[in-house]
Amino acid sequence: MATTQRAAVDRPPTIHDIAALCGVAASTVSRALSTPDRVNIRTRQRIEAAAAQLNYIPNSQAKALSSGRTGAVGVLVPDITNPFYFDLIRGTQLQLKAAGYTQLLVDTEESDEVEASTMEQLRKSADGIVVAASRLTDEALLAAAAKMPMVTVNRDVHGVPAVLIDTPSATTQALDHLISLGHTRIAYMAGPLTSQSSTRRWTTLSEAAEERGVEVRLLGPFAPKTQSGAAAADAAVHSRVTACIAFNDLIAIGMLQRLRERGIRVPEDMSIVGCDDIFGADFCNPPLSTMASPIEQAGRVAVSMLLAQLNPLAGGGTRSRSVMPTHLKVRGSTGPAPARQDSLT
Amino acid sequence: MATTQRAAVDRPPTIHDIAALCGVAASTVSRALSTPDRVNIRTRQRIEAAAAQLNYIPNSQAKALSSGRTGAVGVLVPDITNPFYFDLIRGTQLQLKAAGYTQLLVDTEESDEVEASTMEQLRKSADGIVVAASRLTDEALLAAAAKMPMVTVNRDVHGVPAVLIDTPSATTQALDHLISLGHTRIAYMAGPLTSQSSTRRWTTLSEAAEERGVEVRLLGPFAPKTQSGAAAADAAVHSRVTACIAFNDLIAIGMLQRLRERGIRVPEDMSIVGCDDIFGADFCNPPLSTMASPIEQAGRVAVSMLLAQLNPLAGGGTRSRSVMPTHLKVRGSTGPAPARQDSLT
DNA sequence: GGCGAAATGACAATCGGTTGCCAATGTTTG
DNA sequence: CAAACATTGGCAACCGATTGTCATTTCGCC
Repeated sequence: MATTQRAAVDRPPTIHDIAALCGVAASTVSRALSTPDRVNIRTRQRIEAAAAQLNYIPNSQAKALSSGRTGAVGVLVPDITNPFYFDLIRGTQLQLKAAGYTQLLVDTEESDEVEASTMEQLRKSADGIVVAASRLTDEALLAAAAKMPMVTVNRDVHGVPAVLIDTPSATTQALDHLISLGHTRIAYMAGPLTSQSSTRRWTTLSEAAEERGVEVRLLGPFAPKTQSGAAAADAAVHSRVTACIAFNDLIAIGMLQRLRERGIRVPEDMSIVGCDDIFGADFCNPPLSTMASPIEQAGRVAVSMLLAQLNPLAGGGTRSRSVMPTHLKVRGSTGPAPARQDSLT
Repeated sequence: MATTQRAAVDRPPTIHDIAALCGVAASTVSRALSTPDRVNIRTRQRIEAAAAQLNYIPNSQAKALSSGRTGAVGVLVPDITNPFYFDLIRGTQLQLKAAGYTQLLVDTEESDEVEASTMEQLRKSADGIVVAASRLTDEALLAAAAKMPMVTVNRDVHGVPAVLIDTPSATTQALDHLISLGHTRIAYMAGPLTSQSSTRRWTTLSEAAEERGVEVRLLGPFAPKTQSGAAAADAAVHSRVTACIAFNDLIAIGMLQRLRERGIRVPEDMSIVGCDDIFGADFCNPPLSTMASPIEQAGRVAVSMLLAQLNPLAGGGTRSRSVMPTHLKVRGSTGPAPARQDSLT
């Protein structure tokens, strides 16, 4: 069996090996494999058989170089260790694999410079990119989108296709939830200033608060890490609010830890609402009330939108904006407001 | 400013553009950029200036095709959503970026087939691979390692360079910890059968238990997910042990949740020890006693070993095996054994 | 001043495919 | 039966870099 091998040493087989084996030109092999219709079916079958026999695997570099298409899609996230992105990444990976694409995952380290240089780098090694929670300015993003197909996640820039997670509406749900529990002094623990999600959420929240006649303070900004939760918790305590809506679960979980250290009970003394329903939100102490979304699905949708851009075949107009629903998930970190002990300062 | 641009349309600049701009041959440009010593310093500076002016970025595909080196390294993990791999991935990414390499991250979905086909795929698009917790057989791994530079993480196959995490020694620490708390009936909640880590850990554990004259039962196997924790918890309760050492934190955390549901107190009624000290281990309820290791460092070391293999320049002999230390981190999920209520069945 | 060695730059082949173009073949139709 | 057409296969250029070879230049040295 094994000795049936041609003299083809150990080097991976190329289309030339197949061509030699079948007695046709290399270009015919190429066509047989990529444009099957343009080749006699018998020849094609011979070629396919030979390819299978040699265990042929096309060289993606060469393919990319000559055709211009790389068959790869870049996925940029600000921080791989942020659990929020796990499901997103998994979603993109699954959808890409299903379409025969390769995923190039890059952690941009929450840096706009790394993000920009990565995009430049990817310009020739990927057919398109999915950019989650970009730290770039609108202008920079728009310029980058002009150079290569792009879909953003959680970032709304006119002219750039995007998958948006509808946290604003869930934020309102969270606010109503807290109000119904008797809270009137509430804080929003903001995320990074460069995060559009955080800004949008705050806008929605302050408007909704005004309509409802309750006070919502803006505290922060805080880095989206559990470590920042300590500062956030202290700020919340200091500003004497009875409930907090955090930019994300990492901050919220960090707050839970800090409040526990300080002997402040959750939810008896302070209610906390997170956002994203990340891994850990269900088993922290107490379990975190949070705003949940179909993140993995967001990843899939982002990829679908990108691929539609890349292969604008049959389908009608390309959707340029997709909004994922979000809903409040009530767990143990929210409860009735404590009895009023002091007046507003 | 912007109009100073040459007629070079919008297409990314190539070495030919630089060559034309400088009035030299393309090959000279190539040499100037990759073998600076072999080119007149004045010419070189002119070329570098031109490259900077044109904002030249080498085409990695073309580079790979002609030189055979891709400048990329594949990193294969069984499950991206397993927090254990976060720090590992971050470690590899940092070290690779520092060395000017690109990371190709692939989730092999805990499947040996996906793993094998990914390796084949990567054979031409990466210079080497780091394989974490491989699901392949020793033979398959060895064969794959013969075809391309490889470093494994948490998998010891003779002839394949590896970074090993010394959980066995920490397992013994965990056992002593539990014994000192009065536990005599202990269970090991095993991971996947194909996981060598799990097997090694069990071997160490059962030997140590024998030496110490305590009983340690093998329960499982359980999938390394929190969802499996429920089954694991029930199995533990059924077998009437007072303490469990879980294959990893995911299972351990799942057990905590299930035990809480069933009204079994941790650590009063049952002690739980996890492994890996993943994100979440410090804020679950109760905080998990677990075995911690410098995972990010493991990632860096793996990459260093791989790069040493790729560029066997100055350095002496290539290290082929590196063991990362592990220690027990005692938190709230372990405590004194409950008073004996029944005899061994 | 002239010789040889070292330094340098240009040319061309090469990596492994894709693709435009043309020729050869086969088929249908007038 | 021939002409027009459709189908198929092969040649060769090309993608953007690397690299071996060789001619030329430069420089040092006797």
